[in-house]
Amino acid sequence: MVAAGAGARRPRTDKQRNRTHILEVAEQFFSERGITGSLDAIAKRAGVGPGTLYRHFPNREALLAALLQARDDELVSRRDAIRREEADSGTALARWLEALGEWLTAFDGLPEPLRAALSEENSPLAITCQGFITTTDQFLHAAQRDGDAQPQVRGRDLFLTVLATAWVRSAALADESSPQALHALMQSGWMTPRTEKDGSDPARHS
Amino acid sequence: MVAAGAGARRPRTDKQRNRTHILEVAEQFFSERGITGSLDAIAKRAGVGPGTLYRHFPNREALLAALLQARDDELVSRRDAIRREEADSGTALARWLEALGEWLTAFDGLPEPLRAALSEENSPLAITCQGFITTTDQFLHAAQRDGDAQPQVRGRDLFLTVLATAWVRSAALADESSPQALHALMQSGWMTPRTEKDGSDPARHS
DNA sequence: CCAATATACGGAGACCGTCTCCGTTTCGTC
DNA sequence: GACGAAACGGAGACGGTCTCCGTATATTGG
Repeated sequence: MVAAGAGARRPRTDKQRNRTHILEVAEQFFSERGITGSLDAIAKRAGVGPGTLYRHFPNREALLAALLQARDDELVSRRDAIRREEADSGTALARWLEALGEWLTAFDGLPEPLRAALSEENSPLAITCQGFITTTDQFLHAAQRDGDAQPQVRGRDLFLTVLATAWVRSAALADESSPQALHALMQSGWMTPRTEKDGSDPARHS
Repeated sequence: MVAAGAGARRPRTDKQRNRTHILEVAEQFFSERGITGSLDAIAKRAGVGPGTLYRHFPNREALLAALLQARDDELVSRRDAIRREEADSGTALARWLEALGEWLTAFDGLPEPLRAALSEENSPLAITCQGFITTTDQFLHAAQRDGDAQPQVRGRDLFLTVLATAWVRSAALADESSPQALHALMQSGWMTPRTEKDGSDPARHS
């Protein structure tokens, strides 16, 4: 019963124009000041009233989701490139995780709303994340099949780990090497591999 | 020139009484609703004006720091217990990290202000964190000496990882096993240990 | 016990950010 | 050009943080 087809009016041009302009301004704004800046300030900088901004994007999350759409496409491209170029599944997984980590730091403060979105269904951001988890799972399964990744690891856990790593990054600014160190930690853990026959259970206590 | 010693007046009893009462109420409030609840609401529940609350604790961080003081002591006790009981340095480190992780989930939302505090000097929370990093370093050094932990890992990185893990925890609610999975990931990484002589560099790409 | 005074209290309200409502303007159509 | 639908814009409601200062109270000296 939606749009009976008859009296369909062409959408107003200023609507689309405003929408894209707001997005441009927001992209700039979020890049400069992080995603926690005032939305009214974005409206003002875009030369529109707050009402207009909120009509297009009912809340911060919606604006963010629209903004991320473009970046999302870029990440999908990188995914395809990795699939195309990388024969070794372990390296492919590593490259994917790296690409994902970069994507997650597109804006300062991005991990927070993504984590929040994960807990809620029907969130535009959650859907995006879900897609990334699926992709991670695919790379992971391939790596596990080839013996490059440990069998008990799950895609969701890897995604959460990358997300968490992106989150701490902003705290570790003072320390240049932290991002790399955390990346290595995620790959190999802190514990020395127990290759001998001794207690192979990594968590021996309790 | 602080307090010339002469005309020192005894501090008012209601001040200390209010302070402890506010702390009790805040403890309860933060436990129930997470640390992002309204401070004015805490004042109201404690039966004092907003001004009184803010005089005792100039901002949320100060209140949080005071609240954490007690928990802090508890963690120090656990640290000492581990030192006393645990002969194996690797297990000691694992137990310490576990205790630290539990401490970091004392209140919902706690990791966020801690991360923020890490970037700023002279923050009461930062000092607490610094102490934890130092302790982590001590356990880590012992484990490295005994060959239980990888030599390139740093205490700061481990702390950040535990912090990040505590942070994602609230997103992973739907999934019971995530905390444990992330813990395992931090210990052993996702990659299959390369024990043979082949490329021992875990990250082979560029 | 009663001033005197330092000290702390309380709450009105300034300020800022989010988001809504509705009178006004602008666009597409006939 | 006139009409009606669609979008605009900004005043303002709301809620949270934090401040300022008149008022109340605890402590002390007489």
